[in-house]
Amino acid sequence: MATIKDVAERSGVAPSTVSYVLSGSRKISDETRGRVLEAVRELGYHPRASARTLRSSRSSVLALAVPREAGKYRAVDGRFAVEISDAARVHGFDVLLMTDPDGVRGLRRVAGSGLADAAVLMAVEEGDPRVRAMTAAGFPVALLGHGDARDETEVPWVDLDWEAAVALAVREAAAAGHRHIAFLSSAEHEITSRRGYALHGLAGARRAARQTGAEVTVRASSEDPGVAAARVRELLAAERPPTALVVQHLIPLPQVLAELSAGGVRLPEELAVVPVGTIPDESGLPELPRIDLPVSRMAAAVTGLALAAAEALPPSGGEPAESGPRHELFEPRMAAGVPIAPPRTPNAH
Amino acid sequence: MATIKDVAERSGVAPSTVSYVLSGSRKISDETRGRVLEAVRELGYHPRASARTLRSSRSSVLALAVPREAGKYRAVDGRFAVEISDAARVHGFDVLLMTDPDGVRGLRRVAGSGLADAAVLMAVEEGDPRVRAMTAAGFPVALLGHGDARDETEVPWVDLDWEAAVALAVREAAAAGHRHIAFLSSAEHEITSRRGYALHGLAGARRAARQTGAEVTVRASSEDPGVAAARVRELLAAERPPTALVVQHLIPLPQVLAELSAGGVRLPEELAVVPVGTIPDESGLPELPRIDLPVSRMAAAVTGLALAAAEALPPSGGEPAESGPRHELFEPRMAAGVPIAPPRTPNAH
DNA sequence: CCACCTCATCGAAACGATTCGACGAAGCGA
DNA sequence: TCGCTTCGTCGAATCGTTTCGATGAGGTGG
Repeated sequence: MATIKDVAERSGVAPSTVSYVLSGSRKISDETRGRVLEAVRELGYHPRASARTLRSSRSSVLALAVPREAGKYRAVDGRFAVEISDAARVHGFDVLLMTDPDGVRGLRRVAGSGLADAAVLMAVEEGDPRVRAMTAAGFPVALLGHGDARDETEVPWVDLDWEAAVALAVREAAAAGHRHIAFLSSAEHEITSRRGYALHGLAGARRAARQTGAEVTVRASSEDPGVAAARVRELLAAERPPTALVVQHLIPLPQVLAELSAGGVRLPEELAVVPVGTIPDESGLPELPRIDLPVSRMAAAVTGLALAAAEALPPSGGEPAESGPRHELFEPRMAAGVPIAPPRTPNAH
Repeated sequence: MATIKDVAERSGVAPSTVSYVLSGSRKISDETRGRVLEAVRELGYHPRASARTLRSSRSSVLALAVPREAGKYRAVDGRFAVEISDAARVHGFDVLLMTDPDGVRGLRRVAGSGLADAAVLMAVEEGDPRVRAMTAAGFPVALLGHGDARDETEVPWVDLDWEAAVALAVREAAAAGHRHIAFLSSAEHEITSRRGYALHGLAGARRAARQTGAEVTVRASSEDPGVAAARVRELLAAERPPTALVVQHLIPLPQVLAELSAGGVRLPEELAVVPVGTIPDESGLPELPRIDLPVSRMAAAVTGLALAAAEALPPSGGEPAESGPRHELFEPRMAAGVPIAPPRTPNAH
């Protein structure tokens, strides 16, 4: 493998000159530059990342902490990972995938060893130990999703506005003519442990109910898809059943749909189902009207925040620039393509 | 940030001694070792990855080339990425995510700069330029999936045995009593460009037809989900329609199911659908009998092959060990849980 | 008592880049 | 013609490890 010294010898200059040609940080005569660049091409020279990092203490690597509890994997995480990698490349950064179930240990190692300049933490939950560990270590991070607990206000984060998202779904259903709308919210344990997105979703449903005057029946979902499906069946068995169903908890959705279908419920004529927070392009679900996550934009934003935080540290360690920690809440939109079907017997107005 | 020198000073030894304590590559008295380890703990010392890599020219990083054509993203890729990261961690390796649409450029950069010691290439296609580029550069790689073209026989790879997988699906359907089975194979363009998995799938269907004596009707799928769905409708409109449908091309599956359902076809009573090659745990589809990809085992295998290839190079550059390039074809199994429903009016035997 | 060996530790030389100060050669005005 | 500035390039120090040979203390056998 060619080194900078080889390039220097072949082009008859000093190694430092080669470095200046490549970095452009000092003026070099056109003639010399030409010789050097030719030698670089002939030798297929690539600077060693390790030498560069050792000298400059900047790695141009962004660590990405993917949540990994008990071997579970959510499709949305993979999608975000790829999008964040794309966004990082635009800034000249590579992405290091961290899937350690003990996220704190992996992050500490990466931060301590200088493998990465900053980290994006995915799926942060209230009081997440990873956030504390990283801020304590003074390592630049940005959070993706669910981050608005008290100790997280000093750290930049990006999230979907879940309240607005659920409210939008309910309003759109109402606009399609539905007067009785069911809302399958987050799982019980997410509500009782007061996860931000769970509470926000509930608030959004209430708000939209007030605004539209539609009747909105709320049911908590469950970790067990069978239980969730049972709750939906219950709703439909009521005397005046809902004609639309807004779903925030996506995990049991396939089974809910399957059971409804098996139970003879015609979709969407008898029940218009509107999931909230799905991945665009490939949900694996039959096509439904839905509220999509703006994955690309959120990924670009959180990457930008993480890299900005990384830049803010090195120079003199002074105040982290004046822009301070930044937060970004994304407005939901309805996915284009499939409109919400009107109820079969609309309660006309 | 503490360096090895700080640790040495605090424990009253030379830096080299600290290094020997940490690496264990020379014997150090228990007393000295104790003092050093204490200093390490007190200072929270982590070796700089860059310095270590510079000196040893081993980075303990595995590059992972994720296919990324035209912004498309397949859920299965994310799943493999996470599993490969898990497998790499077991060997003390981190994973660098490469999502460059021009895979060759990104890989060249990583190989040339010494950012990684080896690479796993996902979704390799016949005559993939990435494979040529990496073997030309002498960079150790292992391939995941679809790799059995001629120039790829020298490179280790791992794949699902698609012929066996489709054959298994057909045999299981036949065993459930189905005598007329449809097979929705890969998309036309995959067949005409002779992709390995496409041809193998077709061969598997033919083989199972011979073995079971069942009638197997083959239809190519299409990139356009609407076209694929139309072909399935056509099949069902035949005089003697199939009672089971084996599907290799998963992309249009949601729409196919939706249209069947909308068209009044009762699943699985009128048509038992069996997808091949889905992701376990979270397909996003309603629960169907299916042939799953053994993602974890394939990820572990391909990771092992890539790291073995990396080890084989450094020492003297001699013959790449005696084990040579290795290939591993995985046997499919039916996912547990959902059996294939028998036909409504079984052609009893 | 001396030569020799083992054992634990040390010192110094890499690894390959970046970057600061220095330095010679021109160019310029006086 | 002399001193001063500008321009292009060089040399050397530095980043933090690993690892090879050296070194000195202590033990052993003849």
